[in-house]
Amino acid sequence: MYLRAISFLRRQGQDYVSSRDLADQLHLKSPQIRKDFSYFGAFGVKGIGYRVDTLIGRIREILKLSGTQKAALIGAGRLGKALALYPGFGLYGFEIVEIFDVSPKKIGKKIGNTKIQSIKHLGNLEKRGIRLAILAVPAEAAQETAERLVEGGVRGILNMAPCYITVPKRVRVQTIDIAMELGILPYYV
Amino acid sequence: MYLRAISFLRRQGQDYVSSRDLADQLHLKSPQIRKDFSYFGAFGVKGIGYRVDTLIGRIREILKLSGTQKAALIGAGRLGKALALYPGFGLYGFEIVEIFDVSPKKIGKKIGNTKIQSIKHLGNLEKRGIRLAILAVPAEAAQETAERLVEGGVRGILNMAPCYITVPKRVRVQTIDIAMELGILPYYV
DNA sequence: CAGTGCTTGTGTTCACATTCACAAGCACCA
DNA sequence: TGGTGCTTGTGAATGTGAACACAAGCACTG
Repeated sequence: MYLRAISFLRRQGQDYVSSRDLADQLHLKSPQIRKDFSYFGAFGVKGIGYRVDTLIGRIREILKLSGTQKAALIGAGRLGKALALYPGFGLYGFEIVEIFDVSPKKIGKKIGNTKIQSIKHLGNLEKRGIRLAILAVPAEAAQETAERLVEGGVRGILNMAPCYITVPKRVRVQTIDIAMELGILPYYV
Repeated sequence: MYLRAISFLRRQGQDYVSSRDLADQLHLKSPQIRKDFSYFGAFGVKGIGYRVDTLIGRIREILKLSGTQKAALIGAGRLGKALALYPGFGLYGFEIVEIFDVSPKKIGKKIGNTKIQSIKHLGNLEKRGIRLAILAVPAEAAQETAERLVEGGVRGILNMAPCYITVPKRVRVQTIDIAMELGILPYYV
């Protein structure tokens, strides 16, 4: 969250930012931000604020986002296609290098510059330098596909299906349930 | 989250569920679940568990998800199209009844059964019974579009753009930043 | 109908994150 | 060079949510 906000400031040409400014923008209190940044290792300047470049570098370092991260996309449906061509991954240095699907009709076709492969070729992702996967398959297929990803050596899964998936402890899953997020809104409205 | 998990159990024909079973499935501790359900108003049966139908009804009631909720979709790009046809909204009773876009090339065309309208016709959403909007426009346009939605009487916005948007207090925003969720993974991997 | 096994509901404890408050420090200015 | 204004970094106070432990209660069995 900080990385996104501060990258935005850099694009606007800002060199320094104070905890107060960031707090206002992110709807947080300023001591919260100073505490967090102090955990990162202190590098603010009293009277001035934090240097934007330093912050971005440090946060990327902590999140292990330095350099480019290769990712695989599983599922070339409507959502998968949208994700394959989504420009927002660039900010974090992600690149979708392989796309998989079950449907014979889709296999062999291209999305952007990437050819859709059969899901049978999921093995050995690790040896191809891929540790992350985006799972954009129907909920019914999510668990099974996740297991094949784990076999293939994937260490992190971004699950777009509206269900929990169970994986070994060494694998991290982050689930985005779009409908659920929408479902939160009526309560407050 | 509970609603999703318990709806799944109902589809499987399960009548009762214990806090322990739910805890295992959701990777939570059982007292957590009992505490939450007790806040909803106690209706479990000792020795048996909670009645699935009762739970679903009560949670839907609390979240104000009873009946059907109309929603507007703004942005008919790749992501917008995927969302318009996304089947997952049904579980929560959502229905996307109107779609808007700026591009003259898209206006007039249909996604599914819904015609794409010009973004100029955003006003009066409230009078058409629409209180929720899904914002699937580029980050640069998100703030401006959100303001027009608020003018149109929208009370809740699901923001798919990777940025914060500022709205009056009476309006609730829920942001999904897909790339950011992916950005969390390398830290743990 | 007493005993057993399982489950709820909740008072208490515990851990942790947020917020407050303030000393310390930098920059700018007269 | 001393004064002013702003900002950081952090110990202490506060608030909050999760975990524990256990009494109470239901169902089934012999």
